Amino acid sequence: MEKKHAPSGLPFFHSDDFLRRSSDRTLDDDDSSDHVKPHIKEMDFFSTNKGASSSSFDVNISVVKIELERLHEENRRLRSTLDQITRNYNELQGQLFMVVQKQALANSNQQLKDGGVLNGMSNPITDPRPSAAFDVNEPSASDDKGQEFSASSPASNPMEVVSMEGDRRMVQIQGKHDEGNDQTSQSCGSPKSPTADPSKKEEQVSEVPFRKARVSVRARSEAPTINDGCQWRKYGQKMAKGNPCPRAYYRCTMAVGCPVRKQVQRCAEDKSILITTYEGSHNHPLPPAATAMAKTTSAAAAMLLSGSTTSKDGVLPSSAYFHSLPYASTMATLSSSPPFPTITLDLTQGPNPVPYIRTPPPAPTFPLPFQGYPMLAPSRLSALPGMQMGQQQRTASMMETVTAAIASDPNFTTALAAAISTIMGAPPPPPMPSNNGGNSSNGVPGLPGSPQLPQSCTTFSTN
DNA sequence: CGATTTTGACCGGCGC
DNA sequence: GCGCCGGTCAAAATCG
Repeated sequence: MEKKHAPSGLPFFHSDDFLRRSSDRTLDDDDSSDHVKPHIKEMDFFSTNKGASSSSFDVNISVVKIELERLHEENRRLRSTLDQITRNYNELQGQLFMVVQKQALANSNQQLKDGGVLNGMSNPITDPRPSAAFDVNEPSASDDKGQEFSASSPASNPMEVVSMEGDRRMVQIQGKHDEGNDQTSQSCGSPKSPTADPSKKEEQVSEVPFRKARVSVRARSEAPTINDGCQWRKYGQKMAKGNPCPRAYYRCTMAVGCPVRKQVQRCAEDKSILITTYEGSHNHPLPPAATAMAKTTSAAAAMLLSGSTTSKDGVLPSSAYFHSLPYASTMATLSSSPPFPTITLDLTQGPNPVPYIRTPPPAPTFPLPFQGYPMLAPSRLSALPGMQMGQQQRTASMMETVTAAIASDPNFTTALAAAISTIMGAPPPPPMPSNNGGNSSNGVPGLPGSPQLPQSCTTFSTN
């Protein structure tokens, strides 16, 4: 089902294809270097220039100019092609994601029907296998929610219930608890919590398992946290080692027992950057505003997970790829570190900082421009494995970001347009080694858009 | 008065 | 076994 349909009418190119084409073209040029080889000529020009006559110099100049024009023209064409490809690709990725989710949902439902799943699930908790985090991949799916919901409410729009694959199981368990069924199993779930409060138990139980995939969002924001459409309650704050800024812990309060949590921390090196790390999947329907974010994180998580799966198959995991290109992937990075694989979406990158993205002083939180942004991640990441990611990815993600941002907040249109034009119109910003190492310690979700040092985000705290 | 935040204590995992 | 550290709990304080 993957890539089931390419947009008809529009030629669909896989990123790889595109790159290949580009490289092919380059090769061709090289091959035909005898005739036209811009770069070489330029070199010739200089060498010639050094010891030579003015006439040859003029000739070279005109030749170079022509070449330059030709290259510009070609560049324009390539850009438009890239643009088209990007759109097609993203569209396809989105479709793929939807299909995968549906499939997962179907699998989940099947399991539920079989009946053994839930029962078996109650125990997994008891036996918190570390490796479980990666099991997620198996049935595929991202649907904890799907399962859970399908059981109680058939159909709740899958899309509104976001789930991160890793949680699948836990969510189900939780669902049971919510229904009030089994507290017994719960007790076993939490080895240590003497707590008598059932609700607490639920949380505890779900806790461990839930932490599987994490989605971290880096964005510039002056607000204490980003407004992602959900309601959160702060349940703790701690000073994290290596970062003067405290890390805040929030839990979703839109539904009783919702396992979703997030950590927010400012970047030690750049306090204007907020790093928000989401964990778990919502066990309830989400409002439109929150849906975007949820989808994003869900998609990112799915991507992450699929990456793990892929690795199993022997394919180079995207995460590995990312690691190999520390600065190349400014928009999204993966970390499959042991405890919890984490994917980081860096919305701070860009050639230039995008001021408007910053939260207005008065407002404690700001609209999430990046809602839906994350959706990109999956597509981008999945596309990456095996190919170079660079401008294309950035471009793709940018495009999506823009779309999402516009949809969620018109005010960002301008800013996003600027950011896009910057990216599209200019070569990818040189990977600036950023300072902040991104230790995951900073966390603040921010607005997407602001440019920043790429790599910093690369760090995922994987745990 | 209920909801949320603050903040110190507690717990478990991990490295030495 | 011990200490460090991240994460969570829960009582008290604060807010609306």
